[in-house]
Amino acid sequence: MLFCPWLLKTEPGVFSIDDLASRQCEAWDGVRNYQARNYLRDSMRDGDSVLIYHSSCQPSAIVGQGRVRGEAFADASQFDPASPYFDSASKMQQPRWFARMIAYEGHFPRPLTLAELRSWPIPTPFALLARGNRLSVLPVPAVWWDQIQAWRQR
DNA sequence: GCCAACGTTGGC
DNA sequence: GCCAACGTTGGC
Repeated sequence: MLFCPWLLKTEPGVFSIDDLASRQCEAWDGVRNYQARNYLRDSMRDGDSVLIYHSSCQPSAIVGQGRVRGEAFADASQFDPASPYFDSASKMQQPRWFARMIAYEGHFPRPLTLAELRSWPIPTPFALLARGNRLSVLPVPAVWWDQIQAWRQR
Protein backbone atom coordinates (compact mmCIF):
# COMPACT_ATOMS: atom_id res chain seq x y z
CA MET A 1 0.00 0.00 0.00
CA LEU A 2 1.23 3.45 -0.90
CA PHE A 3 2.20 5.52 2.11
CA CYS A 4 0.95 9.07 1.99
CA PRO A 5 0.91 11.44 4.95
CA TRP A 6 -1.33 14.50 5.09
CA LEU A 7 -1.59 17.76 6.91
CA LEU A 8 -4.90 19.00 8.31
CA LYS A 9 -5.32 22.64 9.26
CA THR A 10 -7.60 23.72 12.04
CA GLU A 11 -8.14 26.90 14.00
CA PRO A 12 -7.58 25.92 17.64
CA GLY A 13 -10.40 28.22 18.75
CA VAL A 14 -12.78 26.12 16.65
CA PHE A 15 -11.31 22.65 17.05
CA SER A 16 -7.89 22.01 18.58
CA ILE A 17 -5.53 19.08 19.03
CA ASP A 18 -6.69 19.02 22.66
CA ASP A 19 -10.28 18.61 21.47
CA LEU A 20 -9.17 15.72 19.26
CA ALA A 21 -7.24 14.19 22.17
CA SER A 22 -10.29 14.30 24.45
CA ARG A 23 -12.56 12.75 21.81
CA GLN A 24 -9.89 10.25 20.61
CA CYS A 25 -11.65 9.86 17.24
CA GLU A 26 -13.68 12.59 15.56
CA ALA A 27 -15.21 13.48 12.19
CA TRP A 28 -13.02 15.94 10.33
CA ASP A 29 -15.74 18.03 8.71
CA GLY A 30 -16.40 21.57 7.54
CA VAL A 31 -13.99 21.37 4.61
CA ARG A 32 -15.48 23.71 1.97
CA ASN A 33 -12.85 23.92 -0.72
CA TYR A 34 -12.98 21.64 -3.75
CA GLN A 35 -9.31 20.72 -3.91
CA ALA A 36 -9.22 20.00 -0.19
CA ARG A 37 -12.45 18.03 -0.60
CA ASN A 38 -10.92 15.96 -3.38
CA TYR A 39 -7.87 15.11 -1.28
CA LEU A 40 -10.08 14.22 1.67
CA ARG A 41 -12.56 12.16 -0.31
CA ASP A 42 -10.47 10.59 -3.07
CA SER A 43 -6.80 10.52 -2.14
CA MET A 44 -6.71 9.79 1.57
CA ARG A 45 -6.71 6.16 2.56
CA ASP A 46 -7.78 4.34 5.66
CA GLY A 47 -4.70 4.23 7.89
CA ASP A 48 -2.90 7.26 6.43
CA SER A 49 -1.05 9.40 8.95
CA VAL A 50 -2.00 13.05 9.40
CA LEU A 51 -0.24 16.02 10.96
CA ILE A 52 -2.50 18.37 12.89
CA TYR A 53 -1.71 22.04 12.23
CA HIS A 54 -3.03 25.03 14.17
CA SER A 55 -3.63 28.05 11.94
CA SER A 56 -4.64 31.65 12.62
CA CYS A 57 -3.03 31.55 16.03
CA GLN A 58 0.21 32.46 17.76
CA PRO A 59 2.33 30.73 16.76
CA SER A 60 0.98 28.75 13.84
CA ALA A 61 2.43 25.28 14.21
CA ILE A 62 2.16 21.56 13.71
CA VAL A 63 1.01 20.39 17.11
CA GLY A 64 0.41 16.68 16.85
CA GLN A 65 -0.40 13.62 14.85
CA GLY A 66 -3.35 11.42 14.01
CA ARG A 67 -4.55 8.75 11.65
CA VAL A 68 -7.31 8.36 9.07
CA ARG A 69 -9.92 5.81 10.10
CA GLY A 70 -12.27 4.35 7.49
CA GLU A 71 -13.59 5.74 4.25
CA ALA A 72 -15.01 9.13 3.32
CA PHE A 73 -18.62 9.88 4.17
CA ALA A 74 -21.03 12.75 3.55
CA ASP A 75 -20.36 15.70 5.86
CA ALA A 76 -23.59 16.02 7.87
CA SER A 77 -23.05 19.72 8.57
CA GLN A 78 -23.80 20.65 4.96
CA PHE A 79 -27.45 19.67 5.54
CA ASP A 80 -27.82 21.43 8.89
CA PRO A 81 -29.29 24.95 8.53
CA ALA A 82 -28.02 25.80 12.00
CA SER A 83 -24.42 24.95 11.10
CA PRO A 84 -21.94 27.54 9.86
CA TYR A 85 -21.01 24.91 7.26
CA PHE A 86 -24.57 24.61 5.90
CA ASP A 87 -24.73 24.48 2.10
CA SER A 88 -28.24 25.03 0.78
CA ALA A 89 -27.22 23.90 -2.70
CA SER A 90 -26.06 20.46 -1.59
CA LYS A 91 -28.48 17.58 -2.11
CA MET A 92 -28.87 14.56 0.18
CA GLN A 93 -28.83 12.28 -2.86
CA GLN A 94 -25.68 13.92 -4.14
CA PRO A 95 -23.63 15.41 -1.30
CA ARG A 96 -21.09 18.02 -2.25
CA TRP A 97 -18.92 17.84 0.89
CA PHE A 98 -17.27 14.94 2.66
CA ALA A 99 -15.64 14.12 5.98
CA ARG A 100 -13.26 11.53 7.44
CA MET A 101 -12.87 10.05 10.87
CA ILE A 102 -9.53 11.08 12.37
CA ALA A 103 -8.06 9.24 15.34
CA TYR A 104 -5.79 11.03 17.81
CA GLU A 105 -2.27 9.65 18.11
CA GLY A 106 -0.38 12.21 20.13
CA HIS A 107 0.85 15.71 20.75
CA PHE A 108 4.28 16.76 19.57
CA PRO A 109 6.77 17.36 22.42
CA ARG A 110 6.34 21.04 21.57
CA PRO A 111 4.68 22.88 18.67
CA LEU A 112 6.73 22.75 15.48
CA THR A 113 6.23 26.31 14.30
CA LEU A 114 5.78 27.56 10.78
CA ALA A 115 8.85 29.77 11.26
CA GLU A 116 10.94 26.74 12.25
CA LEU A 117 9.70 24.73 9.26
CA ARG A 118 10.60 27.61 6.95
CA SER A 119 14.15 27.54 8.32
CA TRP A 120 14.73 23.95 7.25
CA PRO A 121 16.87 23.74 4.10
CA ILE A 122 14.72 21.20 2.27
CA PRO A 123 14.46 21.95 -1.45
CA THR A 124 11.32 19.86 -2.01
CA PRO A 125 8.27 22.14 -2.14
CA PHE A 126 5.78 21.74 0.70
CA ALA A 127 2.33 23.18 0.02
CA LEU A 128 2.03 24.42 3.60
CA LEU A 129 4.93 26.78 2.98
CA ALA A 130 3.88 27.92 -0.48
CA ARG A 131 3.10 31.60 -0.89
CA GLY A 132 -0.58 32.33 -0.58
CA ASN A 133 -1.44 28.75 0.28
CA ARG A 134 -4.95 28.32 1.67
CA LEU A 135 -5.56 24.60 1.36
CA SER A 136 -6.77 23.07 4.61
CA VAL A 137 -6.03 19.49 3.53
CA LEU A 138 -2.71 18.92 1.82
CA PRO A 139 -0.19 16.14 1.16
CA VAL A 140 3.12 16.05 3.03
CA PRO A 141 6.11 15.16 0.82
CA ALA A 142 8.07 12.13 2.04
CA VAL A 143 11.26 14.08 2.70
CA TRP A 144 9.33 16.59 4.84
CA TRP A 145 7.55 13.79 6.65
CA ASP A 146 10.86 12.08 7.42
CA GLN A 147 12.43 15.24 8.78
CA ILE A 148 9.39 16.04 10.89
CA GLN A 149 9.43 12.52 12.37
CA ALA A 150 13.16 12.80 13.09
CA TRP A 151 12.55 16.15 14.82
CA ARG A 152 9.71 14.69 16.86
CA GLN A 153 11.77 11.73 18.08
CA ARG A 154 15.09 13.42 18.74
C1' DG B 1 -5.75 45.32 12.24
C1' DC B 2 -3.62 45.04 7.79
C1' DC B 3 -3.27 43.18 3.54
C1' DA B 4 -1.70 39.74 -0.03
C1' DA B 5 -3.35 35.82 -2.15
C1' DC B 6 -6.74 33.09 -3.66
C1' DG B 7 -11.51 31.08 -4.68
C1' DT B 8 -16.19 32.04 -5.96
C1' DT B 9 -19.89 34.55 -7.96
C1' DG B 10 -22.34 36.72 -11.40
C1' DG B 11 -22.96 40.21 -15.11
C1' DC B 12 -22.06 40.57 -19.71
C1' DG C 1 -15.63 32.47 -21.49
C1' DC C 2 -13.99 36.70 -19.45
C1' DC C 3 -13.12 39.29 -15.62
C1' DA C 4 -14.36 42.61 -11.91
C1' DA C 5 -16.16 42.49 -7.46
C1' DC C 6 -16.41 40.36 -3.38
C1' DG C 7 -15.54 37.23 0.56
C1' DT C 8 -12.27 34.37 3.00
C1' DT C 9 -7.88 32.69 4.60
C1' DG C 10 -4.13 33.27 7.28
C1' DG C 11 0.57 35.20 8.21
C1' DC C 12 2.45 39.01 10.19
